[in-house]
This record gives sequence, structure tokens and C-alpha cells, in this order.
Amino acid sequence: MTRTLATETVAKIGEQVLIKGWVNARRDHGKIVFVDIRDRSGVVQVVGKTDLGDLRPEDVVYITGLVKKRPDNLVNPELATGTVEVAAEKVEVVSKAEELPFDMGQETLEVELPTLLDYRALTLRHPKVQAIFKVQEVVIDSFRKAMQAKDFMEFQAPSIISSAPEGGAEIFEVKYFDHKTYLAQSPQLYKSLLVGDFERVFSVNKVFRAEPSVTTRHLTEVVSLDAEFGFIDSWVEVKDMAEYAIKFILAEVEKKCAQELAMFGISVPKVADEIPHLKLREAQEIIFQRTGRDCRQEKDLAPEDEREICKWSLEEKGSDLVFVTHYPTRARPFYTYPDDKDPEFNQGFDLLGRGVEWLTGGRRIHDYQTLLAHAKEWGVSPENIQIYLQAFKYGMPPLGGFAFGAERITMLTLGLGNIREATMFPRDMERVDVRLSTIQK
RNA sequence: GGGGCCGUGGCGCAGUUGGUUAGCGCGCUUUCCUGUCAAGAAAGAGGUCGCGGGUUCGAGUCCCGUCGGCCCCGCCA
Repeated sequence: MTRTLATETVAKIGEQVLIKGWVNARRDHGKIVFVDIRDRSGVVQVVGKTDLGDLRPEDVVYITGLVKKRPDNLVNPELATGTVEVAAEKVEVVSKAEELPFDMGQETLEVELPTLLDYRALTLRHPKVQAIFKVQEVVIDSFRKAMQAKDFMEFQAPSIISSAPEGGAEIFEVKYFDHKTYLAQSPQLYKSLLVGDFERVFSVNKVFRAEPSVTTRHLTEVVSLDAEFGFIDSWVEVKDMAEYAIKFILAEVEKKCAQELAMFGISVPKVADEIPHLKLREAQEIIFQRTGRDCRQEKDLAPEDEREICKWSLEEKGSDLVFVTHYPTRARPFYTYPDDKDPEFNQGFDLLGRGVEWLTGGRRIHDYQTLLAHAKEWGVSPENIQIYLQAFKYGMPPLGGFAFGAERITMLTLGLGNIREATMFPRDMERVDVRLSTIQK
């Protein structure tokens, strides 16, 4: 007999089926026993005699039985398969589970972060935990679809690089035969140079940052959603493309993940018809006006300021998302394009949402001589970025691009408190599946 | 790298101004129960309070050290 998935039972009333899955819960009434069986489609109730009484949570079972329509008074409206149940005839335990370290039967898995991650193979079975990664899948998939719809070509960026394009402190060194190489902290230089070859490119890949920071929003290994394109008239076009992408992504999440969002009791971030954008100095002025906190000379917004400007955006503009543009030129990498009117500030931007950065982007310098001059001024040796410079030496259109953090979009869309929850196997300074401080002893 | 907080049975927590046998919920074991869907009921097992030292007649409860964890800041996606 071929397997029937849990949710397929509703269409098979009166039929004999074979259900394969995990025991989600067992309710033993003595002469009658109920067992919820979970598979990738969902959960269905199996009803039977005492032979179901020995089943324990997470046992893998094959159950043959008859699908029965439940009487009206026994329908469970909370369950997608609540109108039916499977009357067990044969029960086979394929794999017996040991006693669980915590209760998996709760609607919300009530464990602390270390427990959640220490038992990752197990906690990933919980429906609400799975919902996080369903959302993440849609985020990444819809980024691809958004860029493809705009004629961008996906490419594979290298992870092993020979020099650090954006400063050196936060980069992992890699032993590479007899040479010193690094893990890429961004596909930046590659996506930019590829604009000289393909005009419009994007990539979905891991980037690595050796920043010694342990916060709720930093990881050492993250999924970067990158895009870059040429023949732009101004940085505004780059911002608009990023805006298009995130609107597309959030609309897809809203459409495809209604159930998942409901589990977290949250809706996708509110986006205004046009996402508000303001210069860093304007943002700082607003913060000063609203809070009296004077950060007007700072080169960036502190986390507290980011939260405040997001609050402002939601209250005044009805948007959870807000662009902050024109950061001090010296505070950004050598390739960012200084503003024509005010070269102290550049044509770059961040997208903030629900208090945290989602994206960084901007226009890049396309003129070869200017780029060379900037590289030198920034202390970047031209020999180290030869492959990059080559693209600009032989004709490069005006260009720009942006990069989203996939885990951050997931985290903030669902309102999670820690980015590690939005990562299946998070890497940070103190954890690589196991806690490093524990195994070093 | 700087600062704050925390560490009590498998999990999540409570333990008043230090004072007799350390509590609760979930889970676990046994029993009862034919309609539950976080099933219910009854009984039971399981901790000496991260570790080391100190103060005290007496410490989970105060002090020092140590190990571990969480959060905030710097930096960023």
C-alpha cells in the first residue's frame, strides 16, 4: 500500500490508508487511545485500542487503518484534519524514541536558547520552529524570483578570497596550501566587476565575519542576498530596486506563509507605498527633536537611534521600513560613490526595519581613475584588487547594488528576539553546533 | 573589547529580612478511565541548590574566586 500523508486523509474518507510519521502526542483513555501522527504535511489523529498505548512521543510508526469521518460533535476545528480520524488496524514501530529531554507537545516550545540549539536536531521537529525556516525559505526564494523578474542573472561568488576588500579586522584567515587567504565577508567586489560582464547580477551565498561580537543580531556565518546592476542614472535607482525587492519578498511571505505568521501572532512589516527615506543628518535631527539625544555629529546611528527612527517612521509615515542615506564617505568602503554636491557624504543607504538594519546598498564609483585614487586613499593596495580594477579599466557603466541579510529579514519579520532562532545551525564566536568553551577543556 | 544580569530535579520556573524534611508546572513511572485533541483523575520516582573557598551556631539565600549562560554597548547584514 502506498503512503498517505496526514493532510491527505481528509479526501480519503472510507478508504484504507497507510500513515507514516512520528508520534506527536498520545492521549490514553484506557480502552480507547488517541495518537496524533505528524509527517511533513501536518498532523492527523489516529484512534485505536490499547495497542497504541505503548507509543511514545517521536516514535516513528507505520499505521494502517480506515479513514473515518468524525461525527459533528467530535470535529476539532483547530486541526486541518479535524474532520477525520484514522481507525488503526495495524501499528508498526519502525524506530523507538528515547525519552525526550523536554516537552515537545506544547504550542510554543518553551526552552531557552542554549537548549534550543543544543538539541537542534530535535527542536527542528517542532511546528513553530519549522515555521521559521519555512518563512526563511520563502524569503530567499522570493528574492531570487524578484531579481530574475528584473532580468538579473544569478552567479556563484567565491568564498575563498585573497584579500579583504572592506578592511581587515573582521575576516577569517584560511590556510590555503602555502598561502594566506580569507573567507569572503561579502561578494561585493565580484558582483560589482560582473556588472561589466552581465549588466545585472545577483547571488545568494554565505558570507563570513570574524567580528568578536556576541549580540542578538550577529552571526559569523550568514546568508547574504546580493544584487548589483549597471547603467543607473543615480543612487535613487538602486534604492528603488532594493525597495522593489523587499516589497516583493514581504508580499510573498504574506501570501505563502499566512499560517506561519499566525503561529507567531504577527503580520509582515507595514510598508508605505513609498518607503520613507532620509539622510543620516536628517534622521539624527529627528532623533534630536524627538528625544533630545544629540547624535548629530556621529558617523552612524547607534542601535538605540535605529530603533527611534523606526518608531518615527511607523508613527509618522506608516512604514515599518525606512531608508537612511548619505553616510559619511570616510565611514564606508573605498568604492562607495561620494555625493556630487556634498562629497563628505556618500550615495549609500541602509534599510532599517523594526529597529534593525536589513540591508546596505549604494552607488559605486565606476570611473577607473577615481577608483584608483580612492583605493590608495583608503589604504587598499591596487595589487590586491587587480581583478576588480580590471573590470573598471576596460569600460564600466555607472553602477550600484545592495545586500540583504536573509536571517535578519526572517528574524524581524517574525519578531524573533535572537537571530540564532532564525538560523538552523548558527555559528557565532562561542558556538559551532557545540559550545566551544566546553570542548576546549 | 567594555558594562549589566543570571546559574535550583530531564525542561521551564518560585524560593520572603540566612533558620527545622528545598517547592510549582510540564515531562517520567504505576494505576483508573471508550471520545480526547496541551485529555482527565490518583499515587510515585527524581534535585542538596554550577564549582571552590569564606562569613555564621546555621547559607539555595551574604562575601570572594572560578566556570558556564543571557542581555546591552562598540561594529555590522
